[in-house]
Order: sequence, then structure tokens, then C-alpha cells
Amino acid sequence: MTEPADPPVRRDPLSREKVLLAAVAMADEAKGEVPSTRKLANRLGVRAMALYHHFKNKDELLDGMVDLVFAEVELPTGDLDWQTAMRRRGASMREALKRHPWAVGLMDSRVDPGGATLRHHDTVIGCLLAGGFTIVGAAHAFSMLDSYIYGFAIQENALPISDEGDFEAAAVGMMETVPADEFPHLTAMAAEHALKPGYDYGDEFAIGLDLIIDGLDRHRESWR
Amino acid sequence: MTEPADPPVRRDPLSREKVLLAAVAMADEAKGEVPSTRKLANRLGVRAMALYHHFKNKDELLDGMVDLVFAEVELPTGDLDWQTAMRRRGASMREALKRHPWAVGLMDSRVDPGGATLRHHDTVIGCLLAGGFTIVGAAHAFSMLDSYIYGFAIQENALPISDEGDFEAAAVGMMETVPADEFPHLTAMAAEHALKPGYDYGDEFAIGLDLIIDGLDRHRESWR
DNA sequence: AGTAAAACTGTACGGTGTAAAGTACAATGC
DNA sequence: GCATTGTACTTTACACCGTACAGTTTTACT
Repeated sequence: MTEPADPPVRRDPLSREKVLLAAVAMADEAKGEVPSTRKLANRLGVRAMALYHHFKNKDELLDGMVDLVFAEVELPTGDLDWQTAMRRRGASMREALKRHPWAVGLMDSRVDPGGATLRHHDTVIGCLLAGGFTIVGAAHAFSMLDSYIYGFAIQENALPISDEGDFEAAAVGMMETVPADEFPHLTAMAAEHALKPGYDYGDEFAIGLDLIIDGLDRHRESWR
Repeated sequence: MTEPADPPVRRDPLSREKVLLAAVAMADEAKGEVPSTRKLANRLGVRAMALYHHFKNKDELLDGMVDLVFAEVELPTGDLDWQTAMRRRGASMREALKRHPWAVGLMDSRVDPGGATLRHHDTVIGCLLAGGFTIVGAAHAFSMLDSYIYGFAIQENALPISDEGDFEAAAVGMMETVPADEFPHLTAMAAEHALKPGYDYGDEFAIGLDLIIDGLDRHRESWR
């Protein structure tokens, strides 16, 4: 008879989810670098090839990681008007992409979306339709909002690391190498705006998002 | 005395520019994959390490490639109002990113911009300032426009390859795997809009760009 | 002709994703 | 109770990657 107090000798096996969680955590720590199969496996107390028992190949693993990011995004709930809902999910999505900067670089090569991604898209479209958009209008709105959100994330990622006052040092250093006479407007903007003490590029996000939402509201009726 | 009719036996040496042009051409052909140093060198009739005589490391080469893409973008000329200028450069930029899809994925990791990039940014900011934007307003406008353009490029890249009617086949196939009862709005949009014969996602670009430009015009006065 | 710099090569190292085959163990059917 | 099957994982190996380091050649300039 088997001993009930004796669980499987292999203490507990891997699973898609456990692998994905570790992969996301490692990518976050590595400031945007997706871990190699060997490093990921190592963290999980296993050899690299063990991962291939749970994922067909690395691409499938990356798909799963992106889907996990989408799962973190706050979905619109039915009780909000579409403007508020889109503002909230925009902010939430941007925060997720800031927490997981590696995801932005992955988006443009992912082709088959996971369940959380589909759920996200479906809910957003549903929210827009409920808000009075036609299907065509909802497609416009969706495309516009997501383009803005992803693009903003790209630009935020490309900034010199914003951990601390490091940013200012890096930005100043960069600007020193840019001749002011050759690029007058750029240096003016840097000196008079972007390098001013309280400036935070992140604040631009809400401004743009509001402008787009405002524009969508204005054009909503005309999209049939 | 050296013979003037006898040009260098090494027919002609590499140069940054020649390497970059070959690299861009190869990346374009490879549908978005940046070539490895060995493959690139091979195309140039040289061994991999020869590249390191012209570039400190691969990152510097990638920087150069991105700068070449910016060099292809049509710059605003002084004789256009800012709206027209921004529409033109937006379209031009998107086309460049479509020609060179690999550039989009590179953007979020590039940190030091090349000359063409700086020239581009400077000219755009100059155009906005000339159009009546304050520095703060120009910063908002610039951030918004570029976010939208980059983000749109991401989404366009992520589409199943749009070479031909292949697109429809791929999209239909994808939609077959999405249960309609679980994602009703998504499937509705696909069926009634995105999969209709004449639909081209690229057409969304101008709609969003116009909406943003319109919004910028409306808010311009309020940004001091 | 001699020298010094520039352009390029050979070799090597540690890293990558993953194919193929092998091993250890649990569960199952008889 | 024992053979069979399936699951989870390991070992080994391969082709490819970026690049450090130390040559070697080719060119340019006295």
C-alpha cells in the first residue's frame, strides 16, 4: 500500500502558470530583458529542456507572458460611462506596461493572443458599443486608444532610466552632446521645459489620453 | 613612385554608411529580423569582426540603422501650416516604419539618437512653435503625435502578414479559434467590420491622426 | 624603402534556442 | 504483483550568436 503521507517524490511539478510567473518576475528584475531558457529553468530548480514539456517553444512562453500582463489590466465595468472607463483602463494599461517594460517590445511580434488578451479586447469593445459607438466607430476608437497607449509606453521606455535623479543627470549629459546652434528648438525645449526640476514625462500621458477621448466623443456621432 | 592608375588592391574599404545600408536592406528582406554580424559581414564580403572596426558594438550599429530610418522621413518645410506639416510627416513616418518594421522594435531600446533623428525632432518642434504652440504645448503635441505614430506601427506590425489575401485567410483562421459566445463583441467586430472585403487596417491611421491634430488645434491656446 | 596606421582575419569563449534520446517514477490494467 | 504506459525531467549535442584578443595584411606617408 502506498503511504498517504508520502506525496510524490518529485515534490511538485512545474506548470505553465508557475513557469510564466517566474519568467515575468525575472524579466521585471532584469529591467526589460526576457530571461533565457537556462536562467529561467535554473530559477525553477530544473534544467532548460524541462520547459519544453510545458511550452512548445520560447515563442509560446512569450505569448503567455504577454497574456499575463493583459490579465493585470483593469477591465471596464458596466457602471461607468465610456469616457471614464477608457481613462481608467488606459491608466491601468500604461501602469502594467511600466511595471513590465519588456512586454512593449514583445507586442509587435505576438500573433496569437491569449485568453486574458481576448477578454480585454472584448470588454473594451463592448464598453464602447454600450457607450453609443457604432461598430465602425468602436474600431476607430479602439485603434486610436491602443496606438496611443502602446506608443507612449515605447517612448517612456526609451527614456534614460527614470529610477531617480539619475534621469536628470543622464538627460543633461545627453544634451551637452547636442550642439545648441544646430538644434535650437530641441535644446530650447530641453532647457526650458523637459529639464526643469518638477518635470515628469509620465504626466504627458493623461493629457494626451484626455485629448483623444474628447476627440472621440466629438466624432462619435459621425461614424456610421 | 606609386602608380596613379593602380587603385587600392582592396577594391574599396567598408564604411559606416555601406555597412548600415546593407544592414537595413537585409533587415527589410528578412521581414523584420536584424541580421547577425556574421550574415551581415558575409554580404559585405568580409568576416564578422571587420564590422567592429566601424562600430564599437552591435548596439551602435542598431543606433545607426534607426537613424537611417529617421533620415527617410519627410521633414516639415516652413511653407506649410503646422496641421498640414504634421499630417505629412506623420504619413511619411508611418510609411518608413512600414518599410522597416524592425525599426519599431528597436525604438524602445535606443538611447542615443543620431543626427537625422535629432534633426527630425528639432524640425518638428520648430514647426509647432512657428505654428503658435508654446514650448509646453509643443511638448504635448510632439509626445502625442509620436506616441500615436509608434503605437500604430506596433499594431500594424502585429497583424498577420498583410502581403495579400493571406491576411483574410489568417484572420479568418484566427477567428475560428475564438469562441463567439465568450467574446461576442470581438467576433461581431471581426465579422461585421474587420473581415469585410474592402477593409484595410492601414486606413485607420489617417483617421486617428486627423483627430489628434484637430484636438491639438483646439487645445493649443490653453497650453501656456 | 621603411614605418606606422588602418582594415581586416583567425581563433576562441561563453552565451542562446532547441532537437533527440535517455532516465526515473507514478498510475493503470491485468 | 507485475508489465505497460505516460509524465516529468535530464543529458548531450548542434548550430548560431555577440565579441575579446591577438595576429596579418594592405595602404598611406615619409
